[in-house]
Amino acid sequence: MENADIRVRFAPSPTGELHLGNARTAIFNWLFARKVGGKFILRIEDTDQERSRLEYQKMILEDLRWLGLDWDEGPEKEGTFGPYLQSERLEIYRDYARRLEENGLTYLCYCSSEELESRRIEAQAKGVAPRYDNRCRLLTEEDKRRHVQAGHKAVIRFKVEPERVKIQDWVRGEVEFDTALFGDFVIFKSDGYPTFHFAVAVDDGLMKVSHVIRGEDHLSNTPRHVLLFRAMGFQIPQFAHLSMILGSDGARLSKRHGATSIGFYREEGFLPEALLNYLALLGWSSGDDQEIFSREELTQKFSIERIVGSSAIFNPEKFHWVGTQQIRRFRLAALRQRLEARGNDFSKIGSDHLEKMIGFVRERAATLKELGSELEVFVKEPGLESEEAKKAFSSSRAREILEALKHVLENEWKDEAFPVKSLSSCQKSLGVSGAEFYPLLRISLTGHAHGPELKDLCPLMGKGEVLRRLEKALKKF
RNA sequence: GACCCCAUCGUCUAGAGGCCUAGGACAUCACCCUUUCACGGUGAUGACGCGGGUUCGAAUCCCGCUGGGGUCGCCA
Repeated sequence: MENADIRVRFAPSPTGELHLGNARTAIFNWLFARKVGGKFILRIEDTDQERSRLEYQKMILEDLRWLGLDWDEGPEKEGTFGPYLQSERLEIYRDYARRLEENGLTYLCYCSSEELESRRIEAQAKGVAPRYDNRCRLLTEEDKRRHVQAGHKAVIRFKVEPERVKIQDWVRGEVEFDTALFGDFVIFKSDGYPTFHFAVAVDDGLMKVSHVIRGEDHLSNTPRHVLLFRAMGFQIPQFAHLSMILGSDGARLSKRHGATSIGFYREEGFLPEALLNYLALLGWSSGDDQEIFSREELTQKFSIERIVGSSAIFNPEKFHWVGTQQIRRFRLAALRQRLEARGNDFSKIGSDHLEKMIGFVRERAATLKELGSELEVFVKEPGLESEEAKKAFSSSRAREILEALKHVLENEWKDEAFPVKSLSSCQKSLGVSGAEFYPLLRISLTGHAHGPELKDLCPLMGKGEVLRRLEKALKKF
């Protein structure tokens, strides 16, 4: 196969926000396509009329763009295999269903959902495999007439003959299934929409998808798809089933483990590069010891062979660490732009100045949000009401120290050279410890006991502002 | 329950029969650096689920068990 013929797809259903698991699936597909020079297709599986929502579709697209996963074909980027919304492909599915019917591979089933449900429960109770018993295969013409007259709605079922279906999976190796274990399955719902299984097979076939990279929850569905591919004369794609992402307790990741939506992490201020990086590490490794990757490195190093087959637990701490690493890899100007794009207003500060500030505070930040609040010390008047401030100011010599501090800075601070030595000798001549001396300056300036080094902080804040804030602190006495 | 997948430090992983006294990263702890926090540096704790085989030799291959996950919908 020529690499240009490699086509993968990400096929979310717009029934909710994009979450961590889906996002990783999208990332693996995208990385694979970019690595080999294939095509990345985005297809919206909106055949569930009840739950599909346009707003979710928009959100998913937005999240994918934010992650930097650009698609070669899909919504808002039509290609030759479109449309890419399944709800716009109904005629195509009907056409293929008709062909299957003509070949005698399908039949109408009039069993109601309620009937099926109660039979399922019964089977469960008996300890029998809960599968459809294919009873409507045997309907006579008379039976069918009666159902139609009674106004019963029908679904189309695909006939499954017992056999063993083998699939070759890039991460699982050869997996074999016995089709006798599942009954004739529905390919068309009574609302006139195709089921997932059918739409997937038709679309992957028509869209010439070469590799299906998806979650392991679809592994057991794969034999059905293979049966359909075969029945419709499509080439069977290659498969790669990704393990699940689990929560800290080893159960499938869900809301109760905390935030799972991509939107949440975006709002939190994580860089998309950090999420891309961390998610790529969940179920894949480069083989060397590298863990921090740029987008480009990832597209170069990714390989489908190195996908890990065991499930992975999402670890917020490590994700946070990846966040810090990515922030440090960024150019300062780029961070400034990201911050501004997020709505942080630094218009009062010159770009060069601001970038220096970012440089001094980034060591402590994993997200843009954290970066933004670290930066606040430069732009926001410090409230001196915090516990740490009160404690520092309650020292018996606080006022005296502050006066001295102000005096030294006023007289010894010239031009760019921050008077480190003068401060030090001032501290000594007062006979107080550094722990008593320096925090007073820091807290007067920022309101916080911790932060960038004073010799970095003060010059950026500027002599005038530093003195003004010291003065203000002095008024507390 | 049946079927399928998975199984190395708490977590993510390296490991494709001898290179393993099992490597790296996060987290944790200690020390160093630093008159703050952080960063950084050094070090420590910490794993091949269990039982059988195969083999001169097994984390690596096979079988069983156990455990976890998935599927068994007119959801996708």
